[in-house]
Amino acid sequence: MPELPEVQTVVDTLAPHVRGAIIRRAELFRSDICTPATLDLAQRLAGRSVTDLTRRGKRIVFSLNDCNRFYIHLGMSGSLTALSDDAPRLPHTHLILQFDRCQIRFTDPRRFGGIFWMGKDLHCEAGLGPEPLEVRTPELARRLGRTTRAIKTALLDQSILAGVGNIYADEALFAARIHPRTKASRISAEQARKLNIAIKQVLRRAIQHRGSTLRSYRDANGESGAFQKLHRVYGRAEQPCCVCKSLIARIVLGGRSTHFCPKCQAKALRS
DNA sequence: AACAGCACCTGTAGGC
DNA sequence: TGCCTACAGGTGCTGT
Repeated sequence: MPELPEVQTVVDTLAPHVRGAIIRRAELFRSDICTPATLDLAQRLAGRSVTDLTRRGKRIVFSLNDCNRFYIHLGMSGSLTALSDDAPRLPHTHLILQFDRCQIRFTDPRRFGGIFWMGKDLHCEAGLGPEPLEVRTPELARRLGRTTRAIKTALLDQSILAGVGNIYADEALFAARIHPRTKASRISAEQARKLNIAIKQVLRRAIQHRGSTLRSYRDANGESGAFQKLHRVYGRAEQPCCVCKSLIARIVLGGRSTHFCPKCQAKALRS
């Protein structure tokens, strides 16, 4: 569920609770949520302090004072929430970190997310492309140019660009007026420039609005996002386009539901 | 090698 | 009420 803006919002709201704080106790309720599953995570965390909390792509990276690091991926349904010790424990709570002033709980009903131990050597970079908010157009164009897949599918590939998901891919392609089925390798230099601007604008605005809450997403303080109110195509199938009043279309691309305006994002012939 | 398709898992919403 | 189906913000494996 969470894409870059939601993950960034979780990091921003979680950081004040954990940066510099000591993990007094850790409880892992199912070992298969952790990679490697054989790791004694609770023992490794107890007594350590969190020196930094950062985001890379959709990964939430915890740095510890013993130089070990791990990251949490929220998958589709994961959440990281700061709660008081006596808050009732929700079903599907997989990890609790006990700090002096609160508990941090990782909850994930669908279990597509997980906890990944990196130790001192592994990097959270593995398999990830550049950050969408930082990538420059020539590099984006080069990366997209290497695949013949549909541009929408390519934008969801985290090794091409790390952090964009289904909502923001659709929103960025609308903003750049590019048909989602366009082959990535056929994106022109001008389209790549527009797309890069569109991705950055959409992500920045979404972060300003603290992400999109469609159903379960909440930040670390339990607050919803508001950007879903500003979606122009995602989830708006059969509703009028805000620009031209044509009806927004919904198709399935790469197994993911895809929304676009057939008129504003008219497909170039033979692309 | 690259790509499409599906599997992973649970919850929810809507139709009957 | 209850049963069934479709769908959900992600990723990784499989077979072609």
